[in-house]
Amino acid sequence: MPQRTKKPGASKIRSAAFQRIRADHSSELAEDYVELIADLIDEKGEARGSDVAMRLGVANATVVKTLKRLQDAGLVTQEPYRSIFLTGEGWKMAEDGRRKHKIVEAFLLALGVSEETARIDSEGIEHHVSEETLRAMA
Amino acid sequence: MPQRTKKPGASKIRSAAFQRIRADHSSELAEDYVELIADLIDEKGEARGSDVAMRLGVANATVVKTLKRLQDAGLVTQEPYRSIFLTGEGWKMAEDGRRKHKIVEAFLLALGVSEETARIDSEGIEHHVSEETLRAMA
DNA sequence: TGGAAAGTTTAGCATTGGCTAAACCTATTG
DNA sequence: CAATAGGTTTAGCCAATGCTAAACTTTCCA
Repeated sequence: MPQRTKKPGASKIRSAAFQRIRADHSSELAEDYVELIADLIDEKGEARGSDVAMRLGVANATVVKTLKRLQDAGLVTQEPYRSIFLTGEGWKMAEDGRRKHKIVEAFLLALGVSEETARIDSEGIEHHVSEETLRAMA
Repeated sequence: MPQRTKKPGASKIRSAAFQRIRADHSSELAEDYVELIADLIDEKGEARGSDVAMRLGVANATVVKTLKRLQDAGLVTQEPYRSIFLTGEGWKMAEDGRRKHKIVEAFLLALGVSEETARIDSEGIEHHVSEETLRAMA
């Protein structure tokens, strides 16, 4: 039954939220990678592909492919068979991710959830909280 | 510099969070669709592909393709050129999404963020909160 | 009633993010 | 110092989620 009086307006505004979520998703993986690489560098002095793969729970080949994209995006630098480095922009993104992560995780703990849950949920939530919500949490 | 002493253990546990996030993402879109379809049915009596497309901010063809998957998954039923219906399972998923959505949105509002932000952020967060965190929020 | 308008579907393409298996380097050590 | 073990990359596959353009239905109205 097509052809009804169409009534635009609110719909366009509604869709904004979903569009932001889709945009978030593209950057989400990138943020997870650079954050993890930063952690590895701080922890063990270097970040290697296989460590990244293991911690993310994906295959080595997947990491290689993704790192290529991150390199194109100017977030990491690497040479074949060598370990991975972050660019300035990569570090900035990693720091920002850590900051959000910390706020969300601390907030969840303060809310009374278990450490396990706080860790897991904050990982998922950190990419979807606006600065305004972060301020409210802090 | 390969060949260092590998040290597994904590890594496997860490990766669990990321694996859950990846799993969440597959169901996230499905949840958004059924929730939106449920809203449309309640609001205007029927859900049409183009309404879904407009509210999600994607092309019509994308909705057609996705609905085919949702049909295969047993969440919606449809016939060509007709409007969309939810199966029992579809309704269950929609209700569950609405429930989470409401809790998260109300919680964000109580936290003092603006209505606009609460709406947008809750849309992104609702798929990543565990039941434990929901209980804590409620 | 017979088009034209408007909505829906199909076809074909691109990108992202996964995988396995095979080929390829590098560093250790015998 | 050469073989080998072990990490890394390549090749080739798949599914999901987008898109545009073209074909196809349905409905409404002149």
